[in-house]
Amino acid sequence: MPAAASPYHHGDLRRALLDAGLELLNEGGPDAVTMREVARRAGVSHAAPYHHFADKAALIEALAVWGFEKLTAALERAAATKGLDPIEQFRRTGMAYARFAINHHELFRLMNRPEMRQDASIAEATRTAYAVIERAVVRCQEAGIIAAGPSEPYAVTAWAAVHGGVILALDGLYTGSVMSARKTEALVHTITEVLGVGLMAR
Amino acid sequence: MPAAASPYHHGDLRRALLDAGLELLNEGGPDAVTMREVARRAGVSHAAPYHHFADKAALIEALAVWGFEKLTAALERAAATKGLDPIEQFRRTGMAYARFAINHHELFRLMNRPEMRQDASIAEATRTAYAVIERAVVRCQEAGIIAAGPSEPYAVTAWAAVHGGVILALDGLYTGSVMSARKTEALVHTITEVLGVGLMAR
DNA sequence: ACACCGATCCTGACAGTGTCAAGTTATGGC
DNA sequence: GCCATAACTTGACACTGTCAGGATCGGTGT
Repeated sequence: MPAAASPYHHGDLRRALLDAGLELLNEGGPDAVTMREVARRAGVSHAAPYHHFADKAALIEALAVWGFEKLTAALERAAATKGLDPIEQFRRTGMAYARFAINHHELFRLMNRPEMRQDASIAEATRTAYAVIERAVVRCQEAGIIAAGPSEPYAVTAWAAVHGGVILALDGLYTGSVMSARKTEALVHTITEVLGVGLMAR
Repeated sequence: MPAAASPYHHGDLRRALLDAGLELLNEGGPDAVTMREVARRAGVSHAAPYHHFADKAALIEALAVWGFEKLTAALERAAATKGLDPIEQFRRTGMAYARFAINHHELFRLMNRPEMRQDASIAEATRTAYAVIERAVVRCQEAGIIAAGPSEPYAVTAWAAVHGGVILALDGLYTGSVMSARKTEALVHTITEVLGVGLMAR
């Protein structure tokens, strides 16, 4: 068994480093997650992390991958709620997206960094997340609620609006300071409402 | 007169530092703009910048302020084009927003950082920018193109959609890698079209 | 004309960072 | 039980932001 008390071989350093990284991220933003502090919190020497992550970037990428997995799971859970008309299901998916961003604010911002696009698994996870949105649009089209034709324009617009709304709120662009979780949720709710009404075929 | 050849007193160091900062930002992203390198490019010692900026953060804030001024100017220019139906004017404003983000990619990202919200002039500039959008919505409402009532929900949704679209494209979330200027513009064009049709009162 | 004062700039230093190279120690497979 | 190898440590280097203490210049008052 992996003994946790061993002073030399940690047992599961990789996990411990990621945990510490996430902790630091939530405490003090991305600049606070530093290779040496992460090591310190895990109780190892300052160079130990390099046996598990090639880079500081690699550590951060691993955090982002983890985040995308959680996001995708949350989206799929929301999109799968049965017994609702498609447009409501669509809106719930959007709200799940927003809620994830709210509850994992710093991580969400990290995931969206352009330098994260390198990693293949991240790109894959992003595509998966988008696919969930697009599927929700297609369902609406099949039900005749949204105009037929290519689903992409509607899906991107919806994604952009929700994503943008969350960012405007959480980065403080809208009100001048970081918006509270409740207000952010209300804002995105409004956005999905306007979108829902606006996109419906007349 | 301010002699530019003086080896000691620079003449307009502040401007030179900002120029260097912008250069570095465009060359290598935000991490590349470093206090010492900025000083190096301006041809002064590594501590000289501290006579013009209290902080590294202050330097970056100054860059963001400059960016917001340019943004607001561009938006107002677009919103003021006469002889167009209000909805077209509305879309042009959105496109101007997108074009600014495309042409000043790194700066745009900098401006949106949450830590920028501290600065009062930045908050002011953000409000001004949003006001331009809202005014465009009101004009559409007055023309009976968008349903009457509070303009805010429509304005935020539009802002969010355009802002989000630009970010999805420029940060590479949509296609897996940073999107080209032309494609980004096309994407936002699509978004404004969907929005334009969607928001029109039936 | 001249002294002087404040703004501007420089040098040197400190703590902290990412990262590599070279040793040390424990663990799993034979 | 041995030993290759993975996990970890120590020490170093170059770089960063930032401060303290001097050096130098430009304009102001007399």
